[in-house]
This record gives sequence, structure tokens and C-alpha cells, in this order.
Amino acid sequence: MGRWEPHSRRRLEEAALALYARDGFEKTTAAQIAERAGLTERTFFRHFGDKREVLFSNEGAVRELLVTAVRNAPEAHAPRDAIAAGLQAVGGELQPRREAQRRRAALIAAHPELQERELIKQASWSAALADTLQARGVAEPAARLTAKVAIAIVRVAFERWIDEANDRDLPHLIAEALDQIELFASRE
Amino acid sequence: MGRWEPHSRRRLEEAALALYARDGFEKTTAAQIAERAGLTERTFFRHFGDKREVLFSNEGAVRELLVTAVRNAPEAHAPRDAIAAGLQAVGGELQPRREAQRRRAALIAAHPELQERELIKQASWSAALADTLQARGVAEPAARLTAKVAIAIVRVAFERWIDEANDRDLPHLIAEALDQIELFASRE
DNA sequence: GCACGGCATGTCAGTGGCTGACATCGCGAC
DNA sequence: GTCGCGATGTCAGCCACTGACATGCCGTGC
Repeated sequence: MGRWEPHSRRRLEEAALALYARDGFEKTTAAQIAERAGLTERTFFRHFGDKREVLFSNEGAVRELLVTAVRNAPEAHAPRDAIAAGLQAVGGELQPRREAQRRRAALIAAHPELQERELIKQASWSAALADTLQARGVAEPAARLTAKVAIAIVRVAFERWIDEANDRDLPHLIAEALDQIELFASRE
Repeated sequence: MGRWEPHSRRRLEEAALALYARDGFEKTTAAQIAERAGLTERTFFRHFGDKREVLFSNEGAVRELLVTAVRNAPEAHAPRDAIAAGLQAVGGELQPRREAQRRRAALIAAHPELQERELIKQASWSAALADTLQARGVAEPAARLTAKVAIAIVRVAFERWIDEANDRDLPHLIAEALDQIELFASRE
């Protein structure tokens, strides 16, 4: 066995989740999280830039999923269809974790500081998507605009998926939202 | 003369602007801002919820401009045209202050924490716009989606306006961005 | 013209997020 | 077996932000 228990990062994430849910975000201190994980506050801040970031450790992976799916869409596909593939990839990834996503969304909705962090993550998705569209030949500023619209689509679909009593699945809701917008983004 | 110099809020804003520009955002403390304004740190935090908020005091007024213009658009106008009126109102408001907007944008672009705040302000524009569209008869979730697209349009136009060497005016850039998207948002 | 209450500010003490500097020590490379 | 690396611990400190209470001009009512 090593000098320390393994998986410290994951332990911190789990401790944070549990305490944020139990006591609320503001009432939880970084020291409490660290203690519950058997670590020190300083170590918490080595793994996560701030108290909020611990709730967003997954974000990079989902973003990569999105841009990869768009990048790998057949070259003949119009931007709209490449984007559809990307959004569906994200939808398929999140669909199985509905309950966890719901809890997480409720936590974020209750705390403006967390919404801010969520929004900047969305902006980073948008920027990455815009780059990918450019690489597929979409010119600026259409690429940036189209990317923002695409993120708006997933978000609205996501919110319906979280909110609604019925259990329509996320990919379906994404497709529906996509149908409501005529994406510009023609090749030239 | 009153017990104190008047316009303390404005003095704080100006002091903050000057110091953020001169020394950078993080290197400026709230106490320094207050001192430059002839006030105390505590008073700074009575006027502004945090160090960032002082850069966004104008935001509510512009949001009101937007929703009012949309609300007052002739009832016969399609949502797309009502939105166009709203966005043009915002464009017309910002156009005369290009240099100030440019400086402000540069400051924000250099600091992720400020971007976060900017994004949540945009989200509040979007939410207010969605409500207004609903009041005009646009159903959910189309209203929310359309509102987000509208905000994406102003943002992309705004960024071009800020960035570009030439001096095309903001209302024109907004109209151009609007043309790139077919807004859904039909009445029923 | 005086008492009074409100309101913007001041004062003070405290909490907690976050950081830099330095110490510790198991583990793998060689 | 030594050595250096990397993850963690320890400690001291800054500053954003807050609650509680004090102060004193100013308008209001009488």
C-alpha cells in the first residue's frame, strides 16, 4: 500500500457531493470536505481550483465527446448534421445518469455562483465547437454563431429532460429542439 | 452640503474602473477602491455585492431596454421582428460608447471570473426575453430557445464590433447576424 | 424650533476561500 | 542502495465578504 490511500481526487469529489447535498453549498467548508475525505484542505485546493470546480470535473470529457463526434462526422454531412451527431453523442452519454444529473442540476439551480461556473463551461463547449466547425469549413462569424445556437439547443433540451415529469429521453428532446431552429451553417 | 460627499456609488464605480485598468483586477483590493473613493471597504460592499458586480451596474437598464422594445413592438409583428426591434434598441444604446465598451470587454476577456459574471448577466437577459416572448404568445420551449438564440446573435455581433479594425456599426452587425439564423418562434 | 427617527456611512471583529513556502516520505529508476 | 519525484502535510498569511453596533446629518411632525 502506498503512503496514502488511493483515489484521493475521487474521494474529495464524493465527500463534496455528499456535504453540498446535506448541508448546502455555502455552509460546507473546504476543510470539512477534506476532512471527510481523510485529506487536508490544502490538498483539496491542489485538486480543484476552487470549491465550485469539484462539481464540474466531468465537463472536459463531455466536451471532448461533443467535438470528436462533430469532427468525425462524414465530411459530406452539412454542418447541421454534423452538429446533430455531436449533440446526440452528448445526449446518449448523459441519458443513463438521469438521477445524478437531476440532483446536480438542482444544486446548481439553487446557487448563482454555481450557475456562473456552469455557464462558463457551456461557453467553453461553444468555443470548442466553433473551432471544430471552422475546421470543417464553416467561416466566421457563422461558426461561432452556429456553435452558440447548438449549445442553446442542448441546454433547452437538457432542462426539459431534467424538469419534466414524464420520461422522454434526452436524445429525443435534443432532436426536437434541433428541429425548431434552421441552422445556418451552410458550407460556404 | 450633506454629511458626506454625494454620488458615492458612482465614485466607487469610477475608482474601481481606474484601478482595475491600472493594476489589474486581482491586484486591486476592495479597500483600495474604497479609499480612492473616499469611503470604507464596508461601504463598497453595501453598494456592490462583490468586487465583480461594480463592473456590471449598467446591465439591468440595458436588459429593460431590450424587453421593453420587444414588448412594445406592434402586436402584429412576428416574434422574429419583435426581437429584431429589441436587439436594435440595444445596439443603438451601446453604439455611442464604443471605446468604453472596448476597454470593459478587454478587462473582462482577461479575467475568467469576470466572464462568469458576464455570462450570468446574459442568461438573465435571455430569461427576461423568454418571458416577454411568452407574453406575446410564443409557447415553451420555443420561447426559451428563441431567446437564447437572440442573445447569441447580439453577443456575436457585439464581439465583432469590439474586435474588428473597421468601424462598422453595431446595429448593422446585429442585423447581419440576425439574417444568418432563421428564428423559429412563429406565433402558434 | 425642537425632538425623533431614518438612512448612509463608519468601526470592529470574525469567518473562510485560497495561496506560497517549505517539510515529509514512499516508490520507482538506475 | 541511493536519489529524485510526486503527492501530501504543515503553517502562516492575505483578502473577500459579513454581522453587529455606533454615529450623526436631515427631513418630518408637532
